[in-house]
Amino acid sequence: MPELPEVETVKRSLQPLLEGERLIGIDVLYGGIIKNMDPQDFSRLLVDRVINSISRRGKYLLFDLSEGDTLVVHLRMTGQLLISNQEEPRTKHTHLVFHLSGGKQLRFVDVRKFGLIFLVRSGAWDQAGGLAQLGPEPLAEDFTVEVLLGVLKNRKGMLKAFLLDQKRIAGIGNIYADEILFMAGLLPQRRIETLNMPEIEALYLAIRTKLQEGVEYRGTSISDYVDGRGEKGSFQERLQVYDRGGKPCLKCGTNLVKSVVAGRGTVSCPKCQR
DNA sequence: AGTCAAACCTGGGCGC
DNA sequence: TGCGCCCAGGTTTGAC
Repeated sequence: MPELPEVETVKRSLQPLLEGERLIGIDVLYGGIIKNMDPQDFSRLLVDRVINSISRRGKYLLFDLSEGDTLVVHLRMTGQLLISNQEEPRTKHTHLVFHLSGGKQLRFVDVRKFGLIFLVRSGAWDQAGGLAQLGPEPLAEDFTVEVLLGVLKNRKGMLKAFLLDQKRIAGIGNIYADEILFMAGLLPQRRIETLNMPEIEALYLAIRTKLQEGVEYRGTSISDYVDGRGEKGSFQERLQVYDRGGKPCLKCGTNLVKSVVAGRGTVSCPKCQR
């Protein structure tokens, strides 16, 4: 389940291997992943382009290409971008293969076929799914308590739904939402409009801390997630609540409660979170 | 504006 | 061992 820390880790693992590489051919094995054009146009447009740089916005990866286009990739739940040698056999669920000038390949693998790929003119982000509507980048330097206060203003509803809404804050998914709420001592179903200033400050600190930790430990490898070299992260070893429903809270020993909030499996501590 | 459910897709875990 | 069933999850879409 790639969220901000996982996508950031994929980006960092791909950068040294891909920046400056030229795309010399593309095999489309499953065209459904390409969302804004047909596979023939996609392949034709990409051939001979150079990958100038790779960046991240929320859970989206942006490959800035020569001649002013950007390849936008969203991994959704099970998508993987992997660097492989030509001779390595293709694993099942390999949907796209980019042949690189250096001799290696970039492969897009996705068991559930939920991943999204767009090829757009750089800057035309409105043509790349939800990319143009993303809220602020929570690990950016300019994401301050005031910015959080601004996006919370006049909003109502459950705190977890807010954290998961990419239009409010970019990059938080189900795992980090639960971890953030536990650290902040706030219940997932807590209503935004009832938060006081110290609680908003705690929420701010938890957002920054948990996402930073996630990046530091190179992401959470619960099911499929690996970086561009196929390496797992280790944040799953540090999870406090996610996937621990019914087990004792690591702070107070109370059994953690599993529920559904905002349509998502959710775990929280009834004693530590209010 | 918020809330909820359905849809997309497949593999893993469960009970029998 | 094998079958059927349900669940997980990010995001969009549509209904209320």
